[in-house]
Amino acid sequence: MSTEAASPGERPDVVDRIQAEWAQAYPELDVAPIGVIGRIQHVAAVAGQRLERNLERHDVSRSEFDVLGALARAGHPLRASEVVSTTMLSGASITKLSDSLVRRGLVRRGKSPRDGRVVLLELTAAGRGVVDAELPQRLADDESSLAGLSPGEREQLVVLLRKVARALGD
Amino acid sequence: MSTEAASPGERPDVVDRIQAEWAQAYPELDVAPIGVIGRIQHVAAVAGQRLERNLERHDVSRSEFDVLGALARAGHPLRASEVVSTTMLSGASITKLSDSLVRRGLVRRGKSPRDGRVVLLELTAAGRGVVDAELPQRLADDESSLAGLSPGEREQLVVLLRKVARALGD
DNA sequence: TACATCTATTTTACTAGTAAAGTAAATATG
DNA sequence: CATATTTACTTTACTAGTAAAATAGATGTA
Repeated sequence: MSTEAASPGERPDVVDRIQAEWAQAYPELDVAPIGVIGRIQHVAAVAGQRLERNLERHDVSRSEFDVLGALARAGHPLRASEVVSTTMLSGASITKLSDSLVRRGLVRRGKSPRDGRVVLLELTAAGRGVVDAELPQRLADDESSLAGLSPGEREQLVVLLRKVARALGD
Repeated sequence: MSTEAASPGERPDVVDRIQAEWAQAYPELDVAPIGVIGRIQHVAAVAGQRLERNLERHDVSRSEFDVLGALARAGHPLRASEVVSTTMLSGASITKLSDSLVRRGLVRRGKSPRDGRVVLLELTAAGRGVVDAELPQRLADDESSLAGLSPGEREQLVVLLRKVARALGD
């Protein structure tokens, strides 16, 4: 009963099963942290898959949407290097992704008049259209995965995740 | 003030900044769900990077460790297809990964005597050694990212994540 | 038994992403 | 004002992962 992963009254899920298996294979270790961090990773993976499925409708990959989103949030042209630093993608990836987005008319590539090395990336009207259409869908999906949580619980979840992020070295 | 992403008294983090930018670009939308789901994804990404960095010491990728871990948890040979279903990896990937793990002496590949189509994968002593060495390190890392949370908070975090996982369709 | 169908895995052909080398523009230094 | 260094991006060469086709063994059906 002390090796029980699931809370009383909850039916065990995938993460509970994995945690229980680890506990059985390594009885001398405290595998409880897997129930938390592993669960965060599992939820993120499933939510990410759903996002990618939705983006298929617009023929845009998740990485491409990351680029479009960075430009949409900025509301003005960004340097390629600025897009790198807001997306977790490499410089080489930004070059390739923007190539493809430019070819498809979603992004415009310009040169800085101040500095001939820098590339400025900017949303076209079509690119903004993709974000305009996709963002509400994404928010609705995210909202639906929070449907079972009260406003207080959502707030509490953010507080707890913020602490984890802090410990991970934000 | 109603557009404030961070809780009072908390200094804003990356996710707060992204959320605030979305809110400014799309004032008519409620972007609060991003503060939760986006934060889950961000924490997962950072924890995943740390895991991969640690695994480098054993010259094992994250996917390879997923395979080794599945076999270690089972404690007995698994069919290739069973490894597929516990890892989120494709069958083609399991073939390639096990090729490489067999070549490196961490996994043994056998055939089922019952059914000539099925491949049985099993940890070698060296393979178990990698898991034995890596798991405590991983647990310690996960534990350290939970350092700021009391036992009650950890429990609460699991309860909340479990609800999200449930809504995502476990 | 013969043959169509189903199942488990592997192979092939491809895409996404990256590190490191390459290019070109800007800045610093003597 | 040369020219060495640094910076910003692109190109190249490579790796990881996958979907779909191929292979081969098992099973159903007449």
